Amino acid sequence: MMAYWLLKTEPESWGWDAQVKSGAKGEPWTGVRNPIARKNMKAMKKGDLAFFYHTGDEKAVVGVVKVVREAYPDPADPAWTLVDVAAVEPARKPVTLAAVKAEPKLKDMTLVRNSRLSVQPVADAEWKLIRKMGGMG
DNA sequence: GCCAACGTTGGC
DNA sequence: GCCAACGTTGGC
Repeated sequence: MMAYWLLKTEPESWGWDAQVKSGAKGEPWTGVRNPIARKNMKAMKKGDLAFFYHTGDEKAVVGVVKVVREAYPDPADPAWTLVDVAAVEPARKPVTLAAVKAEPKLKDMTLVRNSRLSVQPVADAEWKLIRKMGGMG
């Protein structure tokens, strides 16, 4: 069963363009230091898809990535976990946080409910709707 | 720049 | 083990 996720990042430190440049081989998703986020990363399976979300000024889903390597210890600190993700496709139209909040069907999204969690699960229905809103897939 | 929400730390 | 104090995140 494929699962869906949402990964948050500050575009100044690691943004969509950088993700695209890293290619199909993918890149470690580093810096997660939250136990719930770690638990979510450990639940990811190869082939799972995730929204790539820019925090800061943009606050929008800007693309989709896929998990290309499942959870493994962070070499910088083995108590923590990394997965590798690779860019799949950009959003034709970024789906802003404002748009998500304006959509009643998305009011229970973790993005809305717990804005601080950097690695979140996304429900199937939420996934489909946001993909549609962003002109993806 | 502020502050709400959330996590962590450390004294007890 | 509790909880007050503090630090961080991220939206506004």
